[in-house]
Amino acid sequence: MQNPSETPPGRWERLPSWLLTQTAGHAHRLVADGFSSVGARGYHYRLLATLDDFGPASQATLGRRSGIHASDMVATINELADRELVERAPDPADRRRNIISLTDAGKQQLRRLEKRLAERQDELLAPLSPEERQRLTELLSRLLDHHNQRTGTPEEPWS
Amino acid sequence: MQNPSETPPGRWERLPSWLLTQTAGHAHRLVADGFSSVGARGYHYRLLATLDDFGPASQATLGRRSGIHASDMVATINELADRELVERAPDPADRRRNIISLTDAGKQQLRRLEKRLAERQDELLAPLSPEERQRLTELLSRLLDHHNQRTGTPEEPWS
DNA sequence: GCACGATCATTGGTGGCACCAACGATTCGG
DNA sequence: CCGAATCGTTGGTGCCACCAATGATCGTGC
Repeated sequence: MQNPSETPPGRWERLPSWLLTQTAGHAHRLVADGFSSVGARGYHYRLLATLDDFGPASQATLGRRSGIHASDMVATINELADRELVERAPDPADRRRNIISLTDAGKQQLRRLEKRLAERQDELLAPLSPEERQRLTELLSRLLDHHNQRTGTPEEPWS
Repeated sequence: MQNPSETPPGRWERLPSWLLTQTAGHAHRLVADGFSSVGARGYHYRLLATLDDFGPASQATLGRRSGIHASDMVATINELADRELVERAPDPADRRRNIISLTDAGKQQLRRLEKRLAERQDELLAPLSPEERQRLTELLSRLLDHHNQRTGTPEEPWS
């Protein structure tokens, strides 16, 4: 947010939504810096982690599992495939699909990202005691679950 | 985040940074929807509120007070001035400056935005008890203060 | 009194994330 | 077998937060 050398508390400064978006901004900056130190960004991590968790899959499936939109998935895979962290192969059983899989270099990269990520969690929560960290994550989880339920994220209700 | 009908907890799903950015996403969506229902967005509210709090000022000053970057300030003021919510007049005492001031229509709009904003805070915190809301905002404030201190926001240290 | 450095408004970019609409190709279901 | 659904892809949108550069104007130090 730049350099507000003249910041007596704007009237919005203590609103929950502001506190949330601002701390999230710091969190995002911390994590993104960690990722970018190895030439990656959030989508890359999410895709690599999803592949590692569930194994090779089509782009559409990966999109559903990782929460990355199909149209963003294309670019993400392109970027990872260019660096050979991921492999894109046609599915012989369904010619509409590509099967994406993790390469060894991709697994290595994932481990690097995981390490950076963990470090940054600690930086993020630095001013809080272990009990406070616990309470914060619990409260945030409750909020998130509530709003995820309300807003889509149907978790296969109709299947 | 679209419609992840196939979302068994990604390994990152309980990380503090994830909880934070996701809940912030919901918070932002809620507030932005409220704002857009009267044709505004976050920058508009912040600018109007800053003008209301401190009175007319130059664009540079407004930028410092509201945390909006100078280059974004131009567009924001253009948009508000087009709708006559704000007035841009040359400063006779310094021809580099424009003096921006709130019109009556602008004040009205601000009141509308404030109302929407308050409603959305409540929606955002719906699943939490009053005490829990209190604890959450306290924890977030601590986090935010810590990181604001670390990252710029010098609050006029050298003057 | 004047040159130099700072400040101001403005333009035109960048990046990350999350979306949407539309398309051709392919597959599936009735 | 035909229409509906799915898949990958392209090329947009919006919001927020930045950066660099430019021409005008101001203020200060000498």
